[in-house]
Amino acid sequence: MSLTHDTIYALVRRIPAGRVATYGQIAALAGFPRHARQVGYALAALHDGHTDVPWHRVVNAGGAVSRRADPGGEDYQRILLEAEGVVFDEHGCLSLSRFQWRPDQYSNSES
DNA sequence: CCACTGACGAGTG
DNA sequence: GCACTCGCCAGTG
Repeated sequence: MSLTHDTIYALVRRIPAGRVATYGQIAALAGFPRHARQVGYALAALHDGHTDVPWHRVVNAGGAVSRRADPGGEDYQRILLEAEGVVFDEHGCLSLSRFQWRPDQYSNSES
């Protein structure tokens, strides 16, 4: 079993709009808690516009948007998230405590 | 098949 | 709060 791009994309697609997940979280959900990098590399290979993967819902552990290969992509990601209701603070980060996706949150109505 | 290439995370000083 | 180290592995040419 390996942490393939396909596995990563499948998990990213499960992130609901208005919620975000961290690279490490995706890796952990896939069963590879220390493979955060693989997640980033997988998303880097996406090339937005050619996939149905909501890559913009994936942020780093600090709740900030990571650098992309394409300059300006960071702003693009932020715009997409804000359009989904995610709010960024003055540091350019978002509140993971409020916007981080939690799979368990779905089985239990909790706000 | 080998070498190079990357959207990270947590810890230490 | 910043600079650095180590751990991690699938694509692509």
